[in-house]
Amino acid sequence: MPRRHSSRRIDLAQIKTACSTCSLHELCLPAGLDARDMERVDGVVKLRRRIKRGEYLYRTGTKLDALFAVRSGFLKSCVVYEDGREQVTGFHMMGEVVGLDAISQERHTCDTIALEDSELCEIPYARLEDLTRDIPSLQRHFHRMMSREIVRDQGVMLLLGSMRAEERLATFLTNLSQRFASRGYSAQEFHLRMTREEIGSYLGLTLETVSRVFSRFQEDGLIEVHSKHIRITDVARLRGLVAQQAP
Amino acid sequence: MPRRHSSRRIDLAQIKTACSTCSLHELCLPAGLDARDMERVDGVVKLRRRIKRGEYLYRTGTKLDALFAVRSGFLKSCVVYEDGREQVTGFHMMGEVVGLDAISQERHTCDTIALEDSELCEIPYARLEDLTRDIPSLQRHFHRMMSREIVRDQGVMLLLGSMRAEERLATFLTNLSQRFASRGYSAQEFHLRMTREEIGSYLGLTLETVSRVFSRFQEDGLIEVHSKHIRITDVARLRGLVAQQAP
DNA sequence: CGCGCTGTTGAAACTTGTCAAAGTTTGTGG
DNA sequence: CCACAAACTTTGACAAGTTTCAACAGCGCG
Repeated sequence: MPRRHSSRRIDLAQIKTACSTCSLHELCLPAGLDARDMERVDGVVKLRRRIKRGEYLYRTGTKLDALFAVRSGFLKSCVVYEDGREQVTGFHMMGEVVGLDAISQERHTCDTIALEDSELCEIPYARLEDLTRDIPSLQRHFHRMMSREIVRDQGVMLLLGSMRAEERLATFLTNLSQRFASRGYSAQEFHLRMTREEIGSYLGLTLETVSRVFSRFQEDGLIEVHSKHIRITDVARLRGLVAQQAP
Repeated sequence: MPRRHSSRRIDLAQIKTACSTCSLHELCLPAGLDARDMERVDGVVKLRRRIKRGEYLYRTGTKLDALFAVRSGFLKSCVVYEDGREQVTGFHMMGEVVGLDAISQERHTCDTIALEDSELCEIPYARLEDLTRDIPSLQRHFHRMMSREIVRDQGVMLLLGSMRAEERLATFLTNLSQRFASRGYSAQEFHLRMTREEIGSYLGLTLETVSRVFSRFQEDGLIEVHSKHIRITDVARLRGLVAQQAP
């Protein structure tokens, strides 16, 4: 925390990537902010925070200071039981905002941990709340962001509540693929940042089941697996395994 | 919809239960609104909407017009697959607000259906958004409400992802019990408004499993079951079955 | 008063979890 | 840069929990 102040001038220099010039801003911020509003947003979003793989961005129970937008890297959020069991509630990649759960109690309700070295923009929450009052399009955007998280969670409930292992994995891979694609990366080929155990936890399966289903998908020619590197070789058939929500 | 206008004077008479005098307002609205702000909220919250058991409050895909606060009754929300499978994503009782999922796309992403005759306050969303800009405490409250929904969903993920049938049912009953208690009803004894199938759908189990676990709980002296009437006879032991989240 | 929806219970089948062992990758310190 | 340890992954065999299928009972509603 003192670090941010101690080298402010240097950080400011690095920060040619203010929101106004950030390549992620259409993921992060509302479309059509005018220059003046954009400048105000820039003023609120703090200098970047870098965390190394394995480090915590925040822990359950700690006070909410800021939301974070992922600039680069990959993170997971998870809730932990008394008995040590752990449930991964989400994976986060660039352009996504984390910390929304903490607004309700002003304390974080999950741990968020970097799965690879990551960079984040820190958005002090109190200042954001003020700003949304002044910039209606930002307000709308923020509300949609929270609502989108609720919808995403509904999707996960659906997955956990009524899909079987193959359907869950197919849904997971398809979702990852789409998220990579919408960020300009390959939809067919990507690197998993999380372990089989973390995938399993997210999908309500054991790591062995995850591993077995990957193997089965590979035998069936749907994907090629080289440990964490995944290539989807039959997108259509993989999509076919995903249960569709009624329109 | 025309009904609301056709009998406005009569409705207004019934509506001595404006927010300012509503017994639920501390569940629904921020504490410490002054009289003036409360009046503005009253002006936005529309006349009550009544729906009968089995009727839809809204359907997937329909446009978001309003959020709804449950005044009385009991509802469920669910998402439906193409193939007819259905996943219940939540049950709603008095003081709770539904429709938050629809903000992200301005369309509802689930069906919400009354499980018994219910009364709801309709809160036109556009006007709410305007009002939150003017009343900071309302804004904070609204944000917390959305965040609380995200936290609740995390809890359901936990349940679906890593609990077994008995744990799920115990969690479900405990949660219902608390919600009834905080509304002034008995925590030990209540009436389930939903079928075993709906409970099962919510908990990611079949209706048979739900029925069997109820029976087992009864044999073990934890609860007494008379079809939909439940009496918790050993709260402590039931709580003991619920996996605790680490602090 | 009976028909249909809801709930209960049993037996068999199936999916997934558990335990175990071996193989592979990754990271680190010499 | 290699070697070794630790972490992660794969695979098999078996066990357990849950679902599926089926039959029947109970309740409520028309």
